[in-house]
Amino acid sequence: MMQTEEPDATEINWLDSSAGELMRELLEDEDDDDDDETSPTFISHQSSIVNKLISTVYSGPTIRDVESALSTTLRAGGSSCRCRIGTWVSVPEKSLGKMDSKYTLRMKICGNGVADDGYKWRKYGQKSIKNSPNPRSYYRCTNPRCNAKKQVERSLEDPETLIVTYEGLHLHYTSHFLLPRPQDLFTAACHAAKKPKLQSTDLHAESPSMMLMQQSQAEAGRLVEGLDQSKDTTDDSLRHGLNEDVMQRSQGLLEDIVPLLVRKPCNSTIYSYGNNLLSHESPPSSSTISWSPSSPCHDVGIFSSIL
DNA sequence: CGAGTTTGACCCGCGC
DNA sequence: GCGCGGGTCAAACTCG
Repeated sequence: MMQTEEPDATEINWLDSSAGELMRELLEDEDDDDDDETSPTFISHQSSIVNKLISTVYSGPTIRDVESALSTTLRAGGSSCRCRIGTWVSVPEKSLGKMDSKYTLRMKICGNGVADDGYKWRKYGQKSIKNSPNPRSYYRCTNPRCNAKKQVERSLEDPETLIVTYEGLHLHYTSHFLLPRPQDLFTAACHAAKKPKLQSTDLHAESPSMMLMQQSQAEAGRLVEGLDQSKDTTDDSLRHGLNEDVMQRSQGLLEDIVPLLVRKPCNSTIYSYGNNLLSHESPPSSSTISWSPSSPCHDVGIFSSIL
């Protein structure tokens, strides 16, 4: 079961130590009597600091992170990098050059044999592949406005390993990972600021994304609390900026590039914080994503820039 | 009855 | 041009 206690130091040790410095800078601004606290410059500066703070709270990947990782990988000739959540994304070599949205994952099948990546797929074809005893299945996202597709076939070497090739971008959120509205998230953040202990069980944190969102909510709450304490009349635009930023970073910019499975391989979640591995509930039947050295794919550690 | 799956047919690109 | 293989279509079927 999830702990209902507020995350202790070991649980949030992934937070960049620069957060403290940023917070000090923020508070020093409050103490600086020379500043006009209503001036746009002051508000802009504080917003910038808050945004930086949130960046340290949720240090998850952004599009730039992915682009950086990809370019780094290309320059390094495909050297492998460790992802933050302990997963690998393999991109076919030919895809890297074109930078299209096609990429391949290898994953162990779940206990029920279905690798749920959070999206809803409709099977539109199956084809037996030459020199392969295993047929390849073709899936299309059920969302009519979404052109995302995927191909699933069993690995030749390991029948329990699925080779999933994703193509196209999802133009929507995952079906079972519905994010709260921005105002709800901000309400939650304010709520968290008033509650000394995070009620994790209310949010059913089962995925890294949800955990990040919770952490972001909790940290946003602390930020709001800190702002409220240091400044009675916190600027609405600052709150709004905080709200938007928390929302954006919580849902993650990889939503349309890396499927949820990459971030939430079924029930198995392995976090890699430096040399420490924090593993959540991992039932024997859970699926994992792995990388095969024999795969003719480049290995892209999409989160490598954060480590 | 609607949504999803199955499966044979068809289309198209590529190599010879 | 032809054959092969991969990808897609669509009618029939299944299931809840």
